[in-house]
Amino acid sequence: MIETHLLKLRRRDSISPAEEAVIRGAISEIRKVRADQLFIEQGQELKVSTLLLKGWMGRSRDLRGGERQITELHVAGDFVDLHSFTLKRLEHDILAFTDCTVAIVPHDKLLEITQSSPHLTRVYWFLTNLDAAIQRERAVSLARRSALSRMAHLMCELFVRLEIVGLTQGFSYDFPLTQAEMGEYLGLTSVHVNRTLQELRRRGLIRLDQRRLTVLALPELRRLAEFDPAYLYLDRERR
Amino acid sequence: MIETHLLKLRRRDSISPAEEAVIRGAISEIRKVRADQLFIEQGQELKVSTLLLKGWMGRSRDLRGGERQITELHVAGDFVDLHSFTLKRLEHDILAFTDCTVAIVPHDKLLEITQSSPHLTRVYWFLTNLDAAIQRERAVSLARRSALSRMAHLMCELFVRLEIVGLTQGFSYDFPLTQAEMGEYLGLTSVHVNRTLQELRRRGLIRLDQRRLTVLALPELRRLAEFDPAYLYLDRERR
DNA sequence: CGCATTTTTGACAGCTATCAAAGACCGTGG
DNA sequence: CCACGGTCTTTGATAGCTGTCAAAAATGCG
Repeated sequence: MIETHLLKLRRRDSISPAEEAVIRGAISEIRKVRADQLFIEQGQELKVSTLLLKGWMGRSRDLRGGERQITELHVAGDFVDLHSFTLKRLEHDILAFTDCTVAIVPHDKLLEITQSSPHLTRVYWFLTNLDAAIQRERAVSLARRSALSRMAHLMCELFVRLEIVGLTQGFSYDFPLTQAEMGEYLGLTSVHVNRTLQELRRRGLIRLDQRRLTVLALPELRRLAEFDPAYLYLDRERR
Repeated sequence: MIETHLLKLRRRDSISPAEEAVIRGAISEIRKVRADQLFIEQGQELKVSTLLLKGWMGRSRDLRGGERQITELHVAGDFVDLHSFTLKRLEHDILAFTDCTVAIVPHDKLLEITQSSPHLTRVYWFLTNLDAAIQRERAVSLARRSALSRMAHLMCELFVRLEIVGLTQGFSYDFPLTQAEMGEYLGLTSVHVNRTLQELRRRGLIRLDQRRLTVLALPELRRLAEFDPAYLYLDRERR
């Protein structure tokens, strides 16, 4: 069940069998979450963290005026709220974009890990720092890249992230977001998302239909996006 | 020297005298950094982290086309690159906006902390998660707030952050950034920063001259910014 | 087959960028 | 004490990317 998570970790560090056992032992429960469900509401006190095993989830903030800003996207293998372990509550919601399967990890277990597994602690600390690096890159996108480049960047990033956990098939991957949801992530209106998608298609860079994305010209897409995967920290290091 | 840092920590958790001693003992050196110096260059392997004691520093990324995007601002009490402990190298630069004083903390010392001080480890983990929360809020700003509201938000945030470490005097604080630097942080051109500042002044919300900012109408400024400090995690909790 | 959701299209508006240049400020040196 | 050069701030005119509003077309689900 947690193979995607282990793939994600082992891409960045070596995880011993003993550590793998610790991780497996930290899971208290496997649950299903329905699409479009508000999974965690902002402000509530949290005693567990959630590892996403299947499906897409995200973090979002509601603004006065009813707009919703999606601040992160999560795919299989990601902890959606590991940061809640030290933050205790979150200033954003967590919601499911598709039907999902998740593993629940009680904070008690994470506490034990910080007491008895310094290396694993650093690995999970790394994971939240990786989230932050992705966030930083996204801020660069929002501040400086055009709608076209920003969307291309997202597609490049997801391609790498999904490839790591074995969820790409060639140059394709499932892409379940609606155009409105993409807009909420990219800081664009759904109308403009639509026009931008058309431009990417017109240029022959991607295909997107039936909730499936195919990258037709990765080098060109990357150039357009100014995509440099350094911020994804893909090297295996002793953390 | 590290009083600001302790103030920042103790606002969020209790730090015992023994832990304070560990923190003090982790510092290997106190250094000066000159204004406008590139302090850490992206990509280089890092063996130490840096605690900012005095002055303003920031994280920045250069883009093709020569633009620079500032992704974080740091003030006294902040670790400017605590995340380098688990990331090993950074995908962004770190630079000094003013003359600064910093404390150097070798990663070896941080490693020891993860091995022998689980609570302090969680406190520092929290600190990087706090950075990430600030980042998230900034992404909301970039994606959804107007230039005026975005700038007001920055001023509200810095007011809180500086107040915590005792660097406000009434409703004033030192604000050393040039308008061009503000633009690089806010994702605006310096021309538009100038016009936006004038609008804030015209509305009687702030005064800014001689590198000193005074908030003249905090409630109105907060309303304009839709500023809610929840993301700064100001409650003392057992982390 | 029918309704809700999603995608697409069109016309128009507005916020912020761009380009250029003038003015203000400030530290330095004579 | 004043001239001077560089940086920073301010102003003006214009362009363009993306938003807004509205509605039609397509898709999907029960």
